[in-house]
Amino acid sequence: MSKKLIVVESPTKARTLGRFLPNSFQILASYGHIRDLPAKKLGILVSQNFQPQYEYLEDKKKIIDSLLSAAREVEEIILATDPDREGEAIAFHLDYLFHDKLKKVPQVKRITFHEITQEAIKKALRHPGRIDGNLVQAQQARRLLDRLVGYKLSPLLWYKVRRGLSAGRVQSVVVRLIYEREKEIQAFKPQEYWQVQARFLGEKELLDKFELVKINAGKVKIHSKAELEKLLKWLEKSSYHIASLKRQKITSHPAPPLITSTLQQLASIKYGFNASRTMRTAQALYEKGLITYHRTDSFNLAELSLKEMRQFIKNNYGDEYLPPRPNIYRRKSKLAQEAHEAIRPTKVEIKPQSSQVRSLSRDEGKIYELIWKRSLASQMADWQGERLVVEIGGKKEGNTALFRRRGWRTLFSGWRQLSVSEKEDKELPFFKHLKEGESVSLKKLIPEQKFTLPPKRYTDASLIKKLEEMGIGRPSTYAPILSKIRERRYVEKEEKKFKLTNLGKAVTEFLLRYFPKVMDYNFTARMEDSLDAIAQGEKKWVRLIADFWKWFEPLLGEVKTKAERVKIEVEKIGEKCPKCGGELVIRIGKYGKFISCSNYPKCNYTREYVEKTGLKCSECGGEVIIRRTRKGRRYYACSNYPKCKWMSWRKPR
DNA sequence: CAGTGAGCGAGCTTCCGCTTGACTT
Repeated sequence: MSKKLIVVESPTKARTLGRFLPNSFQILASYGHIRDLPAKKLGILVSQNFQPQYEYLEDKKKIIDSLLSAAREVEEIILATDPDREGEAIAFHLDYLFHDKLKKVPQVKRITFHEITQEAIKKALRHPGRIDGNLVQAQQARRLLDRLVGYKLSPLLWYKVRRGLSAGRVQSVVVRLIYEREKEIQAFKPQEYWQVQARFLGEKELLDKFELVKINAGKVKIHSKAELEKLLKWLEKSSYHIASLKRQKITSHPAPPLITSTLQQLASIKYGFNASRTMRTAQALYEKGLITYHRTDSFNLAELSLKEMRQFIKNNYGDEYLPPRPNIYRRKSKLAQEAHEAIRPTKVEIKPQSSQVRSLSRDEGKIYELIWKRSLASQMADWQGERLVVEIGGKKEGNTALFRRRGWRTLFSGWRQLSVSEKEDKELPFFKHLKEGESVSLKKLIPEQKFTLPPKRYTDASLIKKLEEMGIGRPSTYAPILSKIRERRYVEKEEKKFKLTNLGKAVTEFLLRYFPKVMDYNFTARMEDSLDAIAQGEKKWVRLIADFWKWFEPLLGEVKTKAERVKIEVEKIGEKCPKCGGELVIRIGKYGKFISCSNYPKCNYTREYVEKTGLKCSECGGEVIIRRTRKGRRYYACSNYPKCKWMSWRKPR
């Protein structure tokens, strides 16, 4: 009997495949890429048509060995990596490996499938194909472009700003977003305005919380207390009636099932989880076989799973909760590579309240519940309700005013039965007895002073949302990118929000000034268009790289010779230097903030920057201070370090 | 659970995207 070897990326995918295939198939995982550009050097022979110098990855040695020894025992190798750009490239390098290292190479075939079911796999095995060279070239173009940008710009930063810094197609643009937001916040000037609410009494009902929306048929603009008082004078004396009463039937569709980006957003908003914590938790659920793959940008649900969900909905909620056909969701962007399904429970019968889920960790239970609810809700019937808009008009000596309140109520709960919306929304009053034209009496006017608010700093949720909209980064990189920009000290987190540091400001302004094309928000989008053309066979990968290099390389040289060294702004702490009497300032180093003299390098006084907590160390009675890890995470330690080694992640009591 | 703090000073730092284990404070 001839044995066959199948190679996929992940061990979990291998295990799943194993369930559908006879023992004559051996299934192994490559654990992602096995061959890549070298880490320690550029690895691109620019003068030889940008020829890449790939190497086997050091940390994949053991896996490569096991792939090779398995390959020696079989007559056929089947590459079943994901059906997307990166998956195709992994297949290509696996093929290369076997031809490179084996004396006798078995036949190598390539298969792809979009869902792991017996049928899909059998079908794929019946129709094996070849590695798509164009798709591999598109991946190579992406890889080399990123390498050139990253490994050429970073050293320039070492030279012009500080050693150890980095720049890249993705990370630099992410920092730019935070930079631009910071600028908007700096430029913002709050405007005073007043809102007026009113309470009326109708014939049968108290009509509360009506908001003033129009004055003399125009927008409400009250910018001072004086204006307000003038207005209140006649509002108080006006006569009021129900000006309009509109009832309307409305429906709402369920949201699509979760994908990496939306899971990260939802967990951040609902539970305050950062992207890494969410992914770590999802990974655990995935390995326990409870959910499908968690790094995906596809809304697809496997056909079999749709059937199970529909049965479950019918059995547990009733026929009226089941739409006539399954709900289908499509991505707006064409960037999605659709290699996987949406994130869903593998078995819909395992409810969040089940004992199996309750035995999980707290985090796992929470993430599972989000995934379970959103998947199932996505396949339920529309919510149906009724909307009411009530307007109350007032009149006094030629002046008119209009107050408004909206209400809604549920007629049929539909998918909202399982709603995991970001905010709990409550039904609003429906004022059943009102009639149009009915006169009402004013009980009270409640003015409130307000100020316009500056734009909000990004959170994990809002930043990931933005990146996805812009098509920057991939499901597997959202979380690592957010960690990286903190690790580099370009940004810091304050109350779960991203705040730009002076270092981030200096680097971003440098890059914006000299490399605006790379910092352009459309740089990635344009690259993706070119990659599509390469994948379609309409463009050669060398063309893309050469076109880029043509303007990038001379610019690099010019900036290196002409640009001045960048000065990083510092923050004064209002204290004099004990050595030279100069101003003491806060600077940002590799390990975070430290205090130094503004006369550096003439005066080299430095001191640690510590945040005090006012607490005493339980071991030696010293002071407890807040330090930060390399990655910017806070932890508590004793100020007597290294004499006292006490430290803790959590705030001591 | 997250992936830490110093000492010399010479050599090193860096990208994005695909995948999981390292092994203790």
